Amino acid sequence: MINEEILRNIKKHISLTEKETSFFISLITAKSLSKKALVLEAGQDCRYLSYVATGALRSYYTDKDGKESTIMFAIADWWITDMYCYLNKKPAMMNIETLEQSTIFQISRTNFDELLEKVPKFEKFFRILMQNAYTREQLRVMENLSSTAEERYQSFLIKYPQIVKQVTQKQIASYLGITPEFLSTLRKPKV
Amino acid sequence: MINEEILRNIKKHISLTEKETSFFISLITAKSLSKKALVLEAGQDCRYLSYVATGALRSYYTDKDGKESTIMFAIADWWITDMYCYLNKKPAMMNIETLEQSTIFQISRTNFDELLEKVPKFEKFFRILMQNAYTREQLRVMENLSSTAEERYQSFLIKYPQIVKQVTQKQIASYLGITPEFLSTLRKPKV
DNA sequence: CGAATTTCTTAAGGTACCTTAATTTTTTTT
DNA sequence: AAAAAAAATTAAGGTACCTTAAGAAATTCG
Repeated sequence: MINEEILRNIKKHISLTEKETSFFISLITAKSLSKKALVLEAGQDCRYLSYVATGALRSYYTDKDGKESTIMFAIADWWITDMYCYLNKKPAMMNIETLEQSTIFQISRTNFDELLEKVPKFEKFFRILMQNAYTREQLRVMENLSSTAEERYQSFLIKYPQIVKQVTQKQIASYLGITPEFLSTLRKPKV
Repeated sequence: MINEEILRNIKKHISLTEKETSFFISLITAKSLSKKALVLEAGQDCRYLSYVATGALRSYYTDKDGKESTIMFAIADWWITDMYCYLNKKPAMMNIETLEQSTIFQISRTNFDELLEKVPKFEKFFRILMQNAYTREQLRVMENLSSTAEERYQSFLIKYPQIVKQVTQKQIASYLGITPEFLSTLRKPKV
């Protein structure tokens, strides 16, 4: 059964009784999505937090000039949403799209609140999830401030080898904050 | 009593019984620090999470060339540490220093673990703390990727007016990822 | 208070990365 | 398998931001 994946993800950090497990399952919805499907559109209410079972998603921000900046990639076993807007009921700032055919599980904000209230154990799970997300972003800020584009690219290759296989260079460039043209010159063997 | 501050901070998100309150108080230590005191040194074990009661602290990363990047500022009512290293028992990557005479409360990693275990309510508190920290960092990444230095500076002035009063331009520049010289040209009225 | 230190400013020359545009390669769609 | 679309490469010219350096202003400290 495909639910296995998401349950294993949760049981990495907390253990659940059968009752809690089935309650959790009752709060999530599975979705099968084709490539290039828009999971969240900027300006809309961000109602869902998504867990990626298979495939790959990308969240990105489009600025006033139409330039896209990739905020994050989410491949199998990652969670993704526009967290600020999901939690604070603000219109989404980001878009989220599938990069390939994907299967995801979603939990609505309402069900998320209910889950935390009825099974406080999930506070711990999400505390750890947020903690990991926070430290990951902080490290990214640190690297962005202190390294050159070339160093950041090399570091990305080492840190996310699986993502590298699933996304285009154009998307990696927009995650690193450089143009695809410049990334191309970085990749070019020197001499 | 000076404890009031930190308790009010916690009670914004969870309510505590008297017993829980005194248990929490027993786990924290107050420290009074003069200006330019080193609260954490890169390479050392990051044993404490600090709450700033009064004053101002700054965490920063020093790269191989000696260039400093400010990771965050913490003024009154903020929490600060090298979170990744605190949680994962890794040697600190960052330094943390006071920018003025400050009073802080610290909780050691051991006591932090004990607190979460004995008073699970704190899972919720730290879930929210991490959640806010995560969304703040993600927004910063988004801005860093999509805005010019001038836009980021203006946004900083609006977002953190109190911090602006307590830190130097050199420190703001290193938070924005630019040189103080360039920040100076940005500030100069244009004709 | 005065001396020392640090911060801020200004300016000239330099570089990492961008823009535009054209070509090639790869992927997607029919 | 052909046609269309998207991604990747290459290159020339441009700009945002950096480096170095020196003087002015502000802050710290004896």
